[in-house]
Amino acid sequence: MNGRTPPPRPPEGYDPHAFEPFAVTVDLAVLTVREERLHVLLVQRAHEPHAGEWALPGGFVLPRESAETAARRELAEETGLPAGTVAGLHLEQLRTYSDPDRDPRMRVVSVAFTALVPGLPEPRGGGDAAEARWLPYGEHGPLAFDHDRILADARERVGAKLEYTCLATAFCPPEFTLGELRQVYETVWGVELDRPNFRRKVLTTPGFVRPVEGPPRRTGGRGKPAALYRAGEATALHPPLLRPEGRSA
Amino acid sequence: MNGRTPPPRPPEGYDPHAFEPFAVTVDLAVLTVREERLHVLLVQRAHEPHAGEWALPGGFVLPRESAETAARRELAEETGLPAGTVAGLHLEQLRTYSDPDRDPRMRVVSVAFTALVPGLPEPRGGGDAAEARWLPYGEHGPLAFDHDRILADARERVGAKLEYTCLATAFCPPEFTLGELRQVYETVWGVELDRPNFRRKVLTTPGFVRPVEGPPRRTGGRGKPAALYRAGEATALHPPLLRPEGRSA
DNA sequence: GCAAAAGTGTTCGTAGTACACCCATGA
DNA sequence: TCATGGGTGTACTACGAACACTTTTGC
Repeated sequence: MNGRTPPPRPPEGYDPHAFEPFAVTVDLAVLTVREERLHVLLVQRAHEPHAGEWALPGGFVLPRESAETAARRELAEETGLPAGTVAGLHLEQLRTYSDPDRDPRMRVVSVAFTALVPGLPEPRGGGDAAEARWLPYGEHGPLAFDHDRILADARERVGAKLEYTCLATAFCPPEFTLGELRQVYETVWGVELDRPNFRRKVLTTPGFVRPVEGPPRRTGGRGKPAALYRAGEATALHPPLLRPEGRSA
Repeated sequence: MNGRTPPPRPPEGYDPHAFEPFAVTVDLAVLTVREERLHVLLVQRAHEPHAGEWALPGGFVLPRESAETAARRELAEETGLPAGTVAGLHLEQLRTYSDPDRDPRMRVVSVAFTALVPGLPEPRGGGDAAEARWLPYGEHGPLAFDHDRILADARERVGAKLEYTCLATAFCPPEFTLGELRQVYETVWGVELDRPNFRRKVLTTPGFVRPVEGPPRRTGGRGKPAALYRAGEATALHPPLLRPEGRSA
C-alpha cells in the first residue's frame, strides 16, 4: 500500500536507512518492424555480471523521477534520438518484475516498459553500454538477467494489443500505406492477412487512419503506388481485429 | 534495467545506502460482486497521513519477497481468509505507480494488484488497519494517496478483461449458475445482457464452463432452479464477448 | 508483356441480436 | 394464479473469410 504509516507489518518503526534498501530500475523492450521482421533494441553489457551478454536497455530510476520519466530518459540516451522525438513515441508500462533473486548484486525491482518505434534509427551505442543494436527477435542468445522473460511478455502483450487497439500505427512512420500497416500485423502475428479484407476493416473503422489529402503517393518498390494515410484519433478498435488463430482455437 | 553494473547512468559507484532509498509496497484492489453491485475491500487508515480515510489494503514488500508473494500475504492478513483459500484466488498485477510525490513521507513505489474474489467473506479488520470493510464501488469518499486512480484503473482493467478472458468465473463460487455468471458481467459493465444469447455464447465457447454432472440444481430465490456449472479449463475467449457499447461506439 | 502490389466487387457462412415462447418453482 | 427466473427456438442482420477481377507501376 504505502497506506498505513511507514512502519508497516514487519519493521516496527520504519527507518529508510535501516536495512538494505530496494533499487528501482526500468527495463525497455523497444520493438520495431524492419525488413518484414520484428526487431528488438539490445545493448551489450560492459560489466559484470553478465558482461558481454545482450540485455534490454534500461537504468535506475532517479530519486525525483517517475518510472515513466526514467524510461523516456533512458530511451533517449540509448537510441540517441532527440528528446522531442522520444516524447512522442508510444511507451507503455508492461509489468514489474520483483523476484528477490533476479539480480545477484542487490535487491532490484524493475518496472518494464514496451516502446514501439517506427523507422530504423540505427542506435549509436551511446551511454555506458558497450554496444547497442537492433537484432531480429529470437536471433539473439539468451539475454542477461530475466530479460528473456520480459521480452517474451512484451511480444505477447503487443500481439494482443494489436487486436483491439490502434497500436499498429506506432510502428509506422507519420505517413504510411495500408500495405505497410498490414506488414506490421503480419510480422508481429506471424501470419498472412487477406489484403482486401484488411483494407476494408481498417478503412471502415472510424478514426483508425485518415487519408492524406494531397494525392501524394509513394511506391513500396514496384507495383501500383499506394495512397498515404496518417494515424487517426481513435485508440480502440471496435470491433477488434482478431488474429486468424483466434477464430479456430 | 538492473542491466549494467549497479553504477548506472547517474550515481557513479552506486552505494545502496548512499542516498534516500526507495520503499516498495503493494496495493490491492480487491473486488467482489454482491447484491448486484461491485464492491471493493477498503481499510480505514489508523495513522497519519490520511488518518481516518479509506484506502486500499496493502503493505510493504519484505526483503526476501516478490511483489506477488507480498500481495498474497497482505490479502490473507487483511481478509482473514485461510492461506489455502488465498492461494487459489485470482490475483493479477495491475501496474506500478511511481510518482515521486505520491507519498509525502518518503519515496514509495507501489505495485498494484487486482484480486477478484467470489463470496462475501466479511473481513475482520485484522492486521493494523483500524477497520476493513466491503464498500460499494463509488460509494466511498475520496481514497487516500492515489488510490482513487488505482481503483479506477483496476475497474477498467477488469471490465476489459471480461471481454476476452474467462475471468468472470473468478467472481463466482466454485459452482455457479449461468444467471450468477451473467450477473457478474452486468454488474461490472453496468448493462443488461440478453439472457438466452448470453447462455448460448457461454455454452458454445469451448472450455468456458463445464456442467456439474450430478443433476443438482440450486435456486436463486424463486423461479426455476438452474443447472450448476464449474469454471472450465479455458482462459481466453475466442471470439470475445464484447460489451454492448463496443458495437455502437 | 510480365510480375507485383494496390484497389474494387461479390459471394458465402458464421455469429451476434432481438425476440417469442415454454418450463419450473415459490408465494 | 401469478410473478420470477431458467431454458429453447427462430428469424434477421452484420461482419469476416475467401476469392475473382481490374488498375498502375517497374523491369
